[in-house]
Amino acid sequence: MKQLIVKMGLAKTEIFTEDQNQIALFAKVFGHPARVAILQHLFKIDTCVCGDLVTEIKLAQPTISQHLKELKLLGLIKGNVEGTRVCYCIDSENWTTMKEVMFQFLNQDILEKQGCC
Amino acid sequence: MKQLIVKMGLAKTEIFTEDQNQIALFAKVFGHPARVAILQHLFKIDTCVCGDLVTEIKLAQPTISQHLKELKLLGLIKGNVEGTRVCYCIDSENWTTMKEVMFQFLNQDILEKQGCC
DNA sequence: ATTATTAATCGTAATATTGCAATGAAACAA
DNA sequence: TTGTTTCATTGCAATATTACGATTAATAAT
Repeated sequence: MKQLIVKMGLAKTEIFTEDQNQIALFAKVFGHPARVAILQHLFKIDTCVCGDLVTEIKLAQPTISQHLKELKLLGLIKGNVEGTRVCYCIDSENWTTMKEVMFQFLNQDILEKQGCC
Repeated sequence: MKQLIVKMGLAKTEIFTEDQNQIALFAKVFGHPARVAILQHLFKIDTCVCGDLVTEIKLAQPTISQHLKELKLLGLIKGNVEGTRVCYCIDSENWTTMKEVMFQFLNQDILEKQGCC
């Protein structure tokens, strides 16, 4: 009667390649419409966003703050303290790096299939 | 004493645009390394994959089956029954559509910022 | 008919994510 | 100092995700 310790509800990252985990990490952060909306707003606005996000997106301030934290953790955005305000903007260098990783994944060529499909 | 019914642990998709929800849906499915690995394998192999996936990826058969289901639900892969086996392959048409949506999001131009960042 | 193979489904447990009220911290304004 | 603004953090509840054992369903092989 073996005692098996199995982690569940948790991605087994150790059985995948660095590349696969990297892609999944980036994709995961885009996997919520609020974070997509935040990033789109940061791109749209000509300057850094200082607090507009809570009025722009109809979510409570702690919720927005949490999403910003995740984007910052991945390095996709930067935050600058300006008095009582914090200004956020895209980290262009890291965004480009992320883009290269995602493009390589999404742009895989579809070979001619033989048979079933 | 107001009775507030608040949904939690659930994305409030209704406050976002179709586009934002669409991007998030696609990204979400790539947000797990197993699904990334499955897709990469489907691209790599010259023909349809019939059951190799469980030996290729070190996860239990029901787990792989579940991931395949999600990929199929989004239309990114197709499954053909072949006797006792099921052959999977990329749905190239839908993959291209997805790519266009994701590219438009990822390829946003970074404007020159004034000031803080 | 019986058995083997393959993959889907069900049930369940562990963990993660989402969201917000309440609170805290830091800078500014009076 | 005392308030005000702005954002982060904490704590918690609801829901989602991940994983797998057990089972089922369908076909193939004997």
